[in-house]
Amino acid sequence: MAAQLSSACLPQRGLSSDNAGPLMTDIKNTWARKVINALYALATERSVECPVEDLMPAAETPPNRQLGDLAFPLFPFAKVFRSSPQVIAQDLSRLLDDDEHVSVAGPYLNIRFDRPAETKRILREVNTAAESWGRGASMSGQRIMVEFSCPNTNKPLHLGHLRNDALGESVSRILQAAGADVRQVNLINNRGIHICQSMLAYLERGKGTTPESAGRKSDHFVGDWYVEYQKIAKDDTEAPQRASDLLRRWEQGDPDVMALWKQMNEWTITGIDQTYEMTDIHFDAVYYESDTYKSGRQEILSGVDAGVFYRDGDGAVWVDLEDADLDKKVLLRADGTSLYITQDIGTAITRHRDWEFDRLVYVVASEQRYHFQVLFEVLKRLGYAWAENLFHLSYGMVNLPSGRMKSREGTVVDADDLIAQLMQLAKTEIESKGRIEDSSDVDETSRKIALGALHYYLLMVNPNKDMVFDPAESISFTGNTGPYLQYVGARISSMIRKSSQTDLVSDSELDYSVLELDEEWELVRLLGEFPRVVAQAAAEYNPTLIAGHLYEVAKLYSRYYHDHRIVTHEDKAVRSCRLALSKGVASLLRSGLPLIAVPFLDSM
RNA sequence: GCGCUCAUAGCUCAGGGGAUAGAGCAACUGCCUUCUAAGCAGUAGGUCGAAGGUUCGAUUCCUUCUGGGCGCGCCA
Repeated sequence: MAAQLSSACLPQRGLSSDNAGPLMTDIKNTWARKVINALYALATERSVECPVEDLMPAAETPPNRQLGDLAFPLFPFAKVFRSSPQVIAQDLSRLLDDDEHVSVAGPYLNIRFDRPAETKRILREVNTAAESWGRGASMSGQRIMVEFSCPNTNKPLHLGHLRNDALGESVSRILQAAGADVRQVNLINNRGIHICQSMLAYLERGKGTTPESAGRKSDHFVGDWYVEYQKIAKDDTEAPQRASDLLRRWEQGDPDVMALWKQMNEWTITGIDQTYEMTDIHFDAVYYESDTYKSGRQEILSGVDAGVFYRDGDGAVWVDLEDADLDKKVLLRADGTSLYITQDIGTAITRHRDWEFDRLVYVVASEQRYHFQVLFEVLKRLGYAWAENLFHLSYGMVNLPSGRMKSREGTVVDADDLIAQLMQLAKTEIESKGRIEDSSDVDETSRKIALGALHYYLLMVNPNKDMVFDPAESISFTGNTGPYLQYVGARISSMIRKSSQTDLVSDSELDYSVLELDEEWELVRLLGEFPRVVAQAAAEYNPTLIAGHLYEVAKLYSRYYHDHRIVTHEDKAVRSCRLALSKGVASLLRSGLPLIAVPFLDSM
């Protein structure tokens, strides 16, 4: 826990070996220090008291590169110095006495970096780090558990789960890239009335059939019986009672019911695991609610003893959270049976015993915000210090262009169907471009393109916002999409492969001063910024930042690639340096795309 | 009703206390004898939901309002 506190930025911090990365941050800090010192000098010169550091605004990037690479707005100092920001800028420029790098534009003091020197520094770093470019240590020493997916066992995954899975997998990878020790966990909701409903329908109408005999993916097979139950219950008012009976028999451990429950859960989980495999989602540990749902009970009872909870007349256990601006909540029924929150309390404590995390991130839809506020508060009142570091990564609903997904109207988009549809479209596209021969495995390439389309679309939107998922747009191969980013990566990779037949300057002798174009410098800057973007994305649990940065680089590179010769440039020094820059961009994509759960492709 | 959350181009979304607010899609127009055209470029499209406030400066922060979403079960 001390690790993140000690990482507070001191301007003079050098490049330590365990934190090689934020090159741009270093040079910015160096300049900020120079400007601060100049401001102090100016204060002395004018005999005024000025708390420079307090007033100093964050350095920013000028709107265009002609102005420079770094800008210091001087408005805040006008009052203390009793002169206009314009005049202050002029004075600072004089004091800094560095016309090569410093310029004044109205109220801004602008800094121009030494391009060849920075280019050399950054491209060396990037190309040394290669596909691990951007990885840092901003979260090193942190043990972070990430819970996500958490499917029910009565039906297959749908589009909403895919957003959850993409967020959970991506955030986990980002935290890992920031140096954290990450454990990805799932919680299978395998008990309760929903699974009993599937069981009931199966018992009454499908006994003896199996996914194999029905020729159906096993989770869909179970889901079919859940749908069938809805049909039964529609005109049989006693169906809910029969489902409840099944649940009671399950709780009593009736061997027949248990056997069926195990069988149907196995079918569902096997099917869902296949979906995880298709979507490159993985877990380090899987918890089952049937194992954990009773474990919260003891904790709650000890909370009663400790006086943090109380019993009502019926014997149910309550917590009064009104002093924390929350309500009174029941934690345990009078008959001692568990509620949703009972189970979550037990699960959290069990997990911390299993693996002592510093933080636990729950990736769960925003509709459960209140639930998590209560859960966190309850755990705090039970005296668990780690409860201060629980975080609900809440995400908004996924809607369709036609409106909300509604199970009653059958508009829920099934995960497997969607993936199959995307894969088919990708395959058609590969065929129509005549690129079958370039792909060693067309089906696998199609799958990766489908994943690129899906995950990028889901992650380019800020997690906390509701979003509209347009299947047609997501699989589009033009515009701001996953396949576009993959395509840029594949094109560079192809070029790099071909460059082996080209006469080049050896890496150690590269002189980057031949990279004179503004686009080249801009690309280098963006490459240099990536470690900071990763660190920020980790700190905010926000993959959108990575998606945006990668797209910006890819788009800029595409234009550069279109407008200028790279490995076919006639000048050996130029083509060598441009290739090194291109390799840097490839490294960025190779490192960055997996952070948003988009596979990098060498060819497509 | 109370609470949380969102509101930026026709549509889908980025951005974010500072110098002319950005992409993609859709529309129109150019560019393949050239490193993968799954591409690149151009045109057009915005009082950043409204009103106050804080500030040298607000689209960004605060308050209120309006509109959408979600929540307010001894359901999960």
